[in-house]
Amino acid sequence: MDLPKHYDPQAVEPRLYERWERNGYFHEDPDPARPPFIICMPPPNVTARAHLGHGSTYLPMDVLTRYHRMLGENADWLPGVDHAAIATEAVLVKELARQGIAREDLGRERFVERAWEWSKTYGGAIDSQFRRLGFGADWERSRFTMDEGLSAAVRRVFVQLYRDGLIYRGTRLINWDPTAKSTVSDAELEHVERDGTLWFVRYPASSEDVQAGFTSGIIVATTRPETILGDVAIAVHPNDPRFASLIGHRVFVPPLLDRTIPIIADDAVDPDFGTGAVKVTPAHDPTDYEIGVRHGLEMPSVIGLDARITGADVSVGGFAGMERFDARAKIVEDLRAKDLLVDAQPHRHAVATSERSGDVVEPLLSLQWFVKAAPLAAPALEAYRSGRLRIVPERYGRTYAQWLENIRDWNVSRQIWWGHQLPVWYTPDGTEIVAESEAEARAIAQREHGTSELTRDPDTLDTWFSSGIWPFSILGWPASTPELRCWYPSQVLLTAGEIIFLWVARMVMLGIRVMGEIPFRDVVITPLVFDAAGRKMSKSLGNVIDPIDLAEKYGADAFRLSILRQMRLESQELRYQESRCEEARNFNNKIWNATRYMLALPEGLPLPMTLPAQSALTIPDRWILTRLRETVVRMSGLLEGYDFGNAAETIWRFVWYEFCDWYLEATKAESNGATRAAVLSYVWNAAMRLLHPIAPFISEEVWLALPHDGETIVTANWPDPREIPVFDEEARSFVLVQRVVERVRNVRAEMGLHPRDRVVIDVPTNVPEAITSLIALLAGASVEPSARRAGDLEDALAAIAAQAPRELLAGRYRKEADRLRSEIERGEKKLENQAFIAKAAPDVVAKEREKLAAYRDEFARVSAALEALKEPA
RNA sequence: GGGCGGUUAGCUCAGUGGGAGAGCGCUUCCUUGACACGGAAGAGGUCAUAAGUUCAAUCCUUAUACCGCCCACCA
Repeated sequence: MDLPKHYDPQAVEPRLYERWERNGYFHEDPDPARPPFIICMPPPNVTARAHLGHGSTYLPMDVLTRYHRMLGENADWLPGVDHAAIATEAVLVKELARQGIAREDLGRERFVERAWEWSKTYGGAIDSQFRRLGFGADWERSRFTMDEGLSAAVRRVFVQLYRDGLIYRGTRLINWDPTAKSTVSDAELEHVERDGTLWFVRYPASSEDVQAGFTSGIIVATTRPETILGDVAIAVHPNDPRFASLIGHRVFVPPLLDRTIPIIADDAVDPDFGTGAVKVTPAHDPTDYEIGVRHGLEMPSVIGLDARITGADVSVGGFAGMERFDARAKIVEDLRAKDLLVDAQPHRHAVATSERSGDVVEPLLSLQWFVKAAPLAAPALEAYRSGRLRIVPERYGRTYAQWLENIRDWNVSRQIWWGHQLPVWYTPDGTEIVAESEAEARAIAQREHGTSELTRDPDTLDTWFSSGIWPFSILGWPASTPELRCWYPSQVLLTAGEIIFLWVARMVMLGIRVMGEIPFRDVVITPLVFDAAGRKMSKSLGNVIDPIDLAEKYGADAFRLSILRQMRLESQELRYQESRCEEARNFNNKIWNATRYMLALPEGLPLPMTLPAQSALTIPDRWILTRLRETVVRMSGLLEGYDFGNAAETIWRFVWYEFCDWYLEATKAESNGATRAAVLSYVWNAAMRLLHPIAPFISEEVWLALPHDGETIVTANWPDPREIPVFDEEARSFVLVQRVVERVRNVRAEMGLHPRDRVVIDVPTNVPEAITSLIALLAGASVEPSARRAGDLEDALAAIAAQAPRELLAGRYRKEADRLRSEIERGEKKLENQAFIAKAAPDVVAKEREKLAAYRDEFARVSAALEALKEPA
């Protein structure tokens, strides 16, 4: 066997992945005979590239799927891609702009054609990146949210919800993104803290009120003076004594002063903010809109879809046509000129911006389509409260619940072209007809309205509408496919916390509504990835790390280990350090070299299925087998509990610090020759299977290089702990041996001895030969039976009479004795404390006594050793 | 403004009501029959601060400070 000294992931990983995929190891068909384990991959945007965040959310999906596949379950990871309406359209519009073409010049049909072309050419690039990272998704089943089947499912759900009265069209205040030229839903807003100004504006009293004695007018504070043009009232709190007498009076709207508005009372006003009086602009502010509805006020729009001032509903003087922020400046200027600006204070406040474009969102009135949220939210909330839907970590459940409790209707129509066009048609008189196809719409129009002249609604659906039905649409719904019957609902959804509302809650709502059942049992929220300094990764900061680069540099396995080992169940962030990749690469190299060593053993490795007769097993054999079994049990528990960090850490420690550092070294003794090959083969094979979900490539490469049964580790069985023998007593002995060996090494290091210098250890006579020789091997020492003492290993620990200078050893023993003395004092003080004896749990007291006894024992041994040093050699 | 999380070794983070841990980094030694992408030994911490509960607090409670996340219609 002539393996290179360094493991080379670049030579291994692409080759293995190609083989896995070619042989269909990731592909599954529904099999009702086995328990299903299905994960629906959150479809990445068609525009997306792999980033570190995929490490923390997608990697665990791969780990779980691989683990459950090895358990023999009907496991499948269902991938796909999202058409990402606004994001994709933005990319295309930008590209067209570079060629000097506007979207409208191209026309809808050609634009959509281009979008398809684009998504086929550049889209889905992330799939090959995912493959490079070793993601074992069932690519044959990959779906696209715009493909034919999914589009049909979208239309079916829309029509169904409409007919059930859960989708309606209406004029409501919506969020308008002037850059994207489309509405965005509440969940897609980002409130950004910005420094602004709070302007105090005087609204002069109306002429008749001046005659009536009310002359001062009223002062209000605003951050958005441009909306003054659309004011229809001034609101004050009903219980505010300052304004009680003013209610019902009228004031002029500045700066034009060409109309008057009433002063009204409304509970929504906070008397402590600003002047306690607020201007009401129902067409451009959510709170004002509600006040407007309550008081039956007019709702004139003054800002149009182009983000410019419009005078369509109300006179706006010379401001008509001005851009909104220019208008703001001009109005402030005018107010000042007319002496209506009382004050201007710096003011930090949250501004609603569009998550996608970053532009300041303009609330405005518009005729749009909405999903009625309350009836859908109630069962989704109930599913969580009853415990049928479990959210991990638990605290995110409260976030989920809170959102559903305060949910508002969901605006689903978008004014862009790339996406699912609404299945809505209008007759010439404007009657809406909702149907799954144009033919169906025509039939309805003909039958019910006697017309065949229809115009289709140009709007498209919010991207999250199609992703909201993802868990069943990809299984073939509405057809009753075997996939749908076996694989819905799925077992677990893993996702980032930022889309609990956008995606998770909506899948639950739509899943319950359409399928009658929640789409998944567990929701696992994974941490966000930041740089080592805790900053978000961003291009402008220049701290973005590309996982593909890491995979090229260190290997995909190393990247996976670097992320997984850092994951903590309760943590909401993961501070990533590239040095973790280096560590992991070293770990892989360690595995590689341990394998090289085993394969070079003269006796050769047997197949791993059977162990030697128990009587033949050495103490190290028994220890490593015991540890293997404990590791299997622990790994399984951690993976079931979604604790990926500790799972990765567990196998890491087992492989490196137990198997390589101790067991492998222990097998270098001649006396182990009889059993070691069999035990090595057995344990290493199992260790590779435990490692496989986490580091699939190296585990496969090693597994294939070792004697093995089967064609791939991908479908090999997860080790069964019941088949692994346990030897608790010998395992404990080995731990003692480790302690003795460490003690000897320590003394040796302090003496500055060269490894080739042997030291003599004086071991009590009744320690078995098997153990003394083991100590001799691992400590690089000669072991001599003590003529003076009988005793056990514990005694040996305290009596390492090495060839050390007496002063050095004596110093060491004194230090040890000091430590023990303080421990003994602490214990004695505790046990003398009557309150402790009386009130502490009995087992705690007992344990404390045991500890004290042990310390006294050890103290005696150390003292004896110290005494012995004084005797002549 | 409301809710939530964090504060433990230089860095990134585990952890537990009763003896402070890991990895990296650092210091020293070592090419010993796989591995220097390695092995061995070691230094390094008033567990953010204050009060409280308890026989006992790094751990539980409360408050404070700082960092972060989410939500939100104080214009």
